[in-house]
Amino acid sequence: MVTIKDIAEMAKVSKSTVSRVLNNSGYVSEDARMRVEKVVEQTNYTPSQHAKSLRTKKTKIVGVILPTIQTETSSKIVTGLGREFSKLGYEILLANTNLNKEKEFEYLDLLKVRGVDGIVLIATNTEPKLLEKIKEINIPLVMVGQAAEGMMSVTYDDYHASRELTSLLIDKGHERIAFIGVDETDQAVGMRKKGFLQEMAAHQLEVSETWLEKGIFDIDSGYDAMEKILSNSRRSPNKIPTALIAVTDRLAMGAMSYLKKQGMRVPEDMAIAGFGASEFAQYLDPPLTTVDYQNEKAGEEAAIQLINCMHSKNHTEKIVLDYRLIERTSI
Amino acid sequence: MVTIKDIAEMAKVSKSTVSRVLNNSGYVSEDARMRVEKVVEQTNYTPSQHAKSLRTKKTKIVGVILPTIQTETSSKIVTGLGREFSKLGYEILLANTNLNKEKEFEYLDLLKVRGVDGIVLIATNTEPKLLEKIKEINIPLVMVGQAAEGMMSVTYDDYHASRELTSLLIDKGHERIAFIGVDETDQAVGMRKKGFLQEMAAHQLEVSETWLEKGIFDIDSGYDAMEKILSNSRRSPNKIPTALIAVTDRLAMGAMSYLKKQGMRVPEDMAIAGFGASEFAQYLDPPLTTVDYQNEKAGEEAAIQLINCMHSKNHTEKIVLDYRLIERTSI
DNA sequence: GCTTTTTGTGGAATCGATTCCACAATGAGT
DNA sequence: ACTCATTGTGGAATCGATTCCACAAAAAGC
Repeated sequence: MVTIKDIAEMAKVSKSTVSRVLNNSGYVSEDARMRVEKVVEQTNYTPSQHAKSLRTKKTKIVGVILPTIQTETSSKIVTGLGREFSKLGYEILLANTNLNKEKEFEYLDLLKVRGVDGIVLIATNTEPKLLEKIKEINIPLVMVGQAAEGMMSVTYDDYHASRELTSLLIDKGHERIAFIGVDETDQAVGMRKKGFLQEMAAHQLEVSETWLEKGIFDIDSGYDAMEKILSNSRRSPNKIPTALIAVTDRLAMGAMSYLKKQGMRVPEDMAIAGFGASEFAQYLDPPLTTVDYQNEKAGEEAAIQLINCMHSKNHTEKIVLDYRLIERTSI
Repeated sequence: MVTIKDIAEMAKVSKSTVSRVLNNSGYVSEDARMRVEKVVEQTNYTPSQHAKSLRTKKTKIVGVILPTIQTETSSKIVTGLGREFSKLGYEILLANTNLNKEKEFEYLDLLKVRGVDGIVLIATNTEPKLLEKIKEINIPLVMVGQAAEGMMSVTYDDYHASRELTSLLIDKGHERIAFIGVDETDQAVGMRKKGFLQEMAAHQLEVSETWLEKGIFDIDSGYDAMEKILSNSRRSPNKIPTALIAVTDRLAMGAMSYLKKQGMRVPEDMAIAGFGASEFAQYLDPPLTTVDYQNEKAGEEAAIQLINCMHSKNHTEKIVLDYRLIERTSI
């Protein structure tokens, strides 16, 4: 391994001068600069990041904590993050919690020890304990997908997207709309439910308890939820919904799968819409109506925001991204 | 920041002793050990990774180079890697090339500078230049998905999987089978084509040139490829294939989408099979026959192999994973 | 021509750990 | 009682960079 000392000797200058050349700081004569650059070129020398980090307390590494990488949302966000970060020489240290909330805490500590310059948290909740921990480790951090008091964040306009989607279904003549949500600790997704309920209320439409079910984040749970909704509603006639909103495309896909198995037609017997604009949504039969959230953009914005914060430039506190309704023939 | 020196002073011992306690090395009296442990506990001290790495040349970080994280294959492999690595305290530094081959080289250099202990390369090719570069940086490296001379690797048994799948279609009475492949620099996927051709030959079945098309890795290109195959084959009657094998589920999905648009029925007019066992494959209409490659397992195996190599234990050179045919109603 | 300021350079300290080595205090063996 | 191995400890060097400081030479100001 060639070190700065070797370069210094070969270029017949001191280590200090080499360092100055490398970092473009202080005074260096043209002559010395050229000699150093030449030697650096020849030897293919690159300074050790460890030594550098030890001195400067900077690593050029950002940690990314996420619940799972096996969703389009996560992987798109990470792609967006990567694109922006790599422009400025930052690398990503991946911290996958596999949906284990405990691990979020562990990773926050670990990333601190690793000395990352910043952290991106693709969050699934905003529990006070978590927020406390974040304050405690005191590293620039931006949350994606959830917002919280005093935190930088990039979020989606779930509420209005949901209202608009609901409104669209109502315009199409639907009055009985079912809804498949998820666990309520996810505030962002909670907003989708709120938007749905308020838009229904705004049209003086009642929402039966039997139309509301919950899933987790996989396709099967959408299937199960749809089954429950139908069997619950069948008991009281005239209460069978004619449309369904699922908070993710996967849930919608599961629901659609169940309906088909039961011989029901989409959208004639049941209109379906989801959220997230999965790649496969347009290839379903029929193509799924959904809401596009531009996840890659979210990643890019988060990266930019974090970089600004790390360089202590002015930075926006909270960014709310726009959405785009994609109407397809499933409704 | 609390350092080893602080701990030493507070526990009234030398830095050396603290280090010995922390690393369980050398002789330490029970008395001293307890004092140190107590202070460590109280202060919540964790040693600086930078300083440690500078001295020991170990980072407990492995780099993962991948072409894109937005495929199920990649993200599952990464999940598997993460699971095994985190057991031993290794973290993952993500290097996403976004399908840019140039970047593979850049990242190999960069990971060397970062001083990673090992590298996992989710490869798309095995060009000599790349292999040279890998040798040059001289860091333990395991390839996933492609094998090459002198490299550790974890691959799938593409050849036999493809033969078996082809055989299955032939058993069902198909004699004219079309095939959608990809760019031939991908050796692994190339094996799928080879398996297909050899199995056809083994049954004395001819394969018309018009049945062979190529796509890239997205759904649309499957759609386009199917379109070409049909329009090419129509010119010569009795040459229209009755079945299709696509080298990925996405391509199969695109092909299916085109067929439906043309009013053709699956599997009556055209049987379809893919590779990869995408999560969505079973929710297609009809559910897609495919080959499951256990990508998470591949990630785990790669991690174990790399860890063994880094600890210079004995390690297998090449691991070939088993596959599983999943027969569904698309054939 | 003599003081200031600007350039340019190298020496030495520093970051926070690990590790070699010297040395002291035990205990064991004969 | 005298060697010799075992245990336990701290001092100092080291890893490879950055950065402060002192100092010299050149340029500028009066």
